[in-house]
Amino acid sequence: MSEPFYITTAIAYPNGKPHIGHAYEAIATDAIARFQRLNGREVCFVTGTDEHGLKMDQTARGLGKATRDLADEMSSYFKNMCTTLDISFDHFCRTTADSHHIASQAIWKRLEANGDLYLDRYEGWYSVRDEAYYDEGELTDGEGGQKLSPQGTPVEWTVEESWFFRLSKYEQPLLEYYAANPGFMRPDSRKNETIKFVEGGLKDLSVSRTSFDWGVKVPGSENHVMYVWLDALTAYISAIGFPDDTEEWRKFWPASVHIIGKDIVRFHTVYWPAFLMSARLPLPKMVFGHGFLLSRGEKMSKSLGNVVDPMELAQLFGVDALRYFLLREVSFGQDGSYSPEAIVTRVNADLANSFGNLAQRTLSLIFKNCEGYLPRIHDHHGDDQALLELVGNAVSFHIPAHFEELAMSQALEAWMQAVFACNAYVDVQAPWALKKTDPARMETVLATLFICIAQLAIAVQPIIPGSAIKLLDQMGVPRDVRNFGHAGSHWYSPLAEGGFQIAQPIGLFPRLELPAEQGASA
RNA sequence: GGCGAAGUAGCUCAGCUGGUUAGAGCGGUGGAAUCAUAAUCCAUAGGUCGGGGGUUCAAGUCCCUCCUUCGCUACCA
Repeated sequence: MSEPFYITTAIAYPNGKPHIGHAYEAIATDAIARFQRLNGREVCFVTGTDEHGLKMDQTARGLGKATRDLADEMSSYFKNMCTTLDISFDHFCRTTADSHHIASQAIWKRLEANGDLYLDRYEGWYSVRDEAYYDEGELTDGEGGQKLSPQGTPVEWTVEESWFFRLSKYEQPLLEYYAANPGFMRPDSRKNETIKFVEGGLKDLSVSRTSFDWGVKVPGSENHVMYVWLDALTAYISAIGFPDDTEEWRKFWPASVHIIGKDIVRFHTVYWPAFLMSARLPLPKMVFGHGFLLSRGEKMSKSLGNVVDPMELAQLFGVDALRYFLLREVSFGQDGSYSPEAIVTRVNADLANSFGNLAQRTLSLIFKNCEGYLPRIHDHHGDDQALLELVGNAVSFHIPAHFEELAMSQALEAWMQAVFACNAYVDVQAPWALKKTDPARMETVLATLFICIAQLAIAVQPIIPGSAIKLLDQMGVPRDVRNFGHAGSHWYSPLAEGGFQIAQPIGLFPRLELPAEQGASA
């Protein structure tokens, strides 16, 4: 019986085209989803776009477009990015979908039925230009006694009618939930921040707006639209059928993990659980806040001009190279640094030189010396056993254990250790020399390597699915053993005895070169 | 200001609940090999583990303090 596994990325706000951070999150989440599938779990993977809110409306207006058209266009960029990057989502949700509006209104009614919504006035110093409220203390005095926001824009005392959510009521329940579920928030640093924040006291939350209408209408108050976060978070349940009692809903909620950026941890660890408690729905099992990608150690920003287009990187270096780099180089949960040099160095060292070359040299030897037929295993040498054991342990024990902990970089480190062991084995055994001195021994060595390489390819599928599958195809490894449960089973002999023959091997991990012109124009 | 994270070899980083000569990858250096994507393998490079103090038989690993960087939060009436 496989336990269902429901994983989501954050639902991206498509106010601009996707940047490397969106790609990173999607890739990391995809790797986890793929791992769980290969580990025998029934997986549901949801990603999508959160398209409501004032900013979308304003952006559209600025471009002279209908908001809906802009949302369609921007959302498509995100979906295309996922397709390009081999993101294996099951649902790409859009908050503008009718079904999502229905779900949002349904959860609203649940909050209301629970007595957690009330109509009040939201008042404060409001900057029309910033579209934001400020505290008295944040303001400065401008000319003629005009109050100014921290951004230097004029503010006015504004009163707006708003629905409020009794967040304060959930202060204790949340703290109790955190205490009872230590694994709910990860990494720990984010957990501490959240707990401190809640302990500091929660104020009721304004959950509707009347100043614009690009959103989900509040049931019974048609001049209000729902607060974007209430609407956006609901996407995690509307995507799998809520409020209908669908099979998917029953199977997959509560989510196993929400993968999000560290900047939106609070929305997922405070507001979202509170909404769910109020709605009498189970809470997600884990919220993981990953770090940011820095460009050469610096924050990416439009003004610095160092914003990276993930599609360009994928085009330049290859999808799998990009995926491998991000998951190997960045410790999941921490910030990471990116640069073209780092990608080239890492990918060449690990994928091209170590693993790619290992596969290529082994398959070439089999192709040339065995006419492409898989060599027989004659007798087991101690060295063979040792290598098989080492690789076997990595593939069926260490690597999955790290994946399970969402420690992709460590999973890959363990993977590389096994790759190194294979290369060392090749050099010691020197099958090219055995060809004349002891052909039977050569066959055993090549067979041993073939088995190990196949297992390594199986284990790395979550990270670099495209090339791993191509390699496994070249090697004729049966589909039903391409997972963590069966990688170590005895599939080799049947494959060899079945007369499988490899073709001239094709290199799958080309060496990368640094693009010649980098940042030439200022 | 409060809370928290980080500061380890040239570079990027591992080092769990304290315990033999502080680890890996990349780079550098010296060998070996030539099957393979000029890829691989072996050996090596002598870092006061940010500074100082303390606890302990023993601290990178605990406590205090200071410095630097970063995050969250508060305040600047």
